[in-house]
Amino acid sequence: MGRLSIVSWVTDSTGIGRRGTDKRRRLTAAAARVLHEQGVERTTIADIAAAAGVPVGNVYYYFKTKDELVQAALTEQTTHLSGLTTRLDELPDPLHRLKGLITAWVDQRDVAARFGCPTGTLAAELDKRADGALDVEVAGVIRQLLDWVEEQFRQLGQPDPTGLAITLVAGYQGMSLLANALRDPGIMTREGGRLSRWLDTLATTP
Amino acid sequence: MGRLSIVSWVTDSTGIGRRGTDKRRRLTAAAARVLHEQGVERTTIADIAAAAGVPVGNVYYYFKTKDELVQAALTEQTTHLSGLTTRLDELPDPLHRLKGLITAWVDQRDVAARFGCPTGTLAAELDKRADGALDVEVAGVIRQLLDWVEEQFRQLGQPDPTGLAITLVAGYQGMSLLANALRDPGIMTREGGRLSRWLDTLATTP
DNA sequence: GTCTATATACAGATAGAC
DNA sequence: GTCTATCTGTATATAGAC
Repeated sequence: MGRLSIVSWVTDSTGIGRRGTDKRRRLTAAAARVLHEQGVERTTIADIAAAAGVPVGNVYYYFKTKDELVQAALTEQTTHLSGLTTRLDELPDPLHRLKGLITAWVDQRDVAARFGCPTGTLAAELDKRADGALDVEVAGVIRQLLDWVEEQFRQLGQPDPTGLAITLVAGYQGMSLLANALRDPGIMTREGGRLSRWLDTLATTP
Repeated sequence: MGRLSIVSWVTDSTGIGRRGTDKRRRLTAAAARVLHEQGVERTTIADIAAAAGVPVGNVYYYFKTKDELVQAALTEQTTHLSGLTTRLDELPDPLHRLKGLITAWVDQRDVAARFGCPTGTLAAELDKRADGALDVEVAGVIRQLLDWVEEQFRQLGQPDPTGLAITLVAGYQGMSLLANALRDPGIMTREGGRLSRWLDTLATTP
């Protein structure tokens, strides 16, 4: 992505160093939350502006298009995920780290039952668009999760870490979708427990 | 659902017996396909009309609102699922029936990789709407699948058929979502194989 | 940097001629 | 039953005053 000048990248691209960064942050946080709750198509700029406490007409100063707000929400998800895995990385062994991930998922059961997985629902919606404008970005967030999980399985000495990572993440996406569709947080709890026991059988069967 | 008169139900409610039923059927089939491919929000009445080869202005004669077209697509999914399970029910034992279901899922891998599971993506999208107008209906389709799967596990003499059904269907939804987000049909094949082997371990561990 | 007014566009739905 | 014209609403985005 065109790095003609390091200076221009540092000062412009991320918005760091600009005045009014506070509103930009509030808009980003609001976008992440509202887009998760209402979906991309049903969310208007006005919705996000209201949630951020920013006047409607002022939004376009920070984000030129609606897609830039969606992009910002995706970046927010990456940041959030990085924070989680960084904390988990402090745990001594890979098995505990993976179980910690599952615990984090189950802790969000009420949100998942109401709105689904933030990344999963966003991916499903964006993949319906004719212009695959943000497809790479959503896939990137999912890959970020898959890569981290895969690394844990690798450290556990498992033969097929890639496949196991997909199984675990698919299990999460599936239980989130069912919990959401049936409005039942208990599905998250029960399936989370099942995934955790599945990890145990893997670890004790070398 | 109000059965004040059996006669009125037979003649009105389903549209059977009306003239012009051919166009109605074409519109229903087109709605199911286009809504799956583009999602509800991005699909216009004109899109469905064009796909059905029906003049745009004529649609409202058959469906008073857009939601009625979505409803029709959901009914189409129920019908399709009933057809599948009816065929599977002819297989001798429950284990083969469940494996047949998985085979049917994997056979659809290319569609799943491009557009996701028809029911799952529709459920995720409808659950974002403020008015939960069609929530019960989508949940109904998923429950129809869960109930059939649960019955197979019950016939296998499994201790927790409800939980196992949720695990299997969640596995399907999860692998469909990942296959879609990463545009990789191979995920359907590999995860389908894993689910099939999982069924084997259940059956041989009484 | 902030905000109002508005241009532009398109979708859902209806009225009514045929 | 079929189709055209149109009403109505709403959303993105921009121009430009402050």
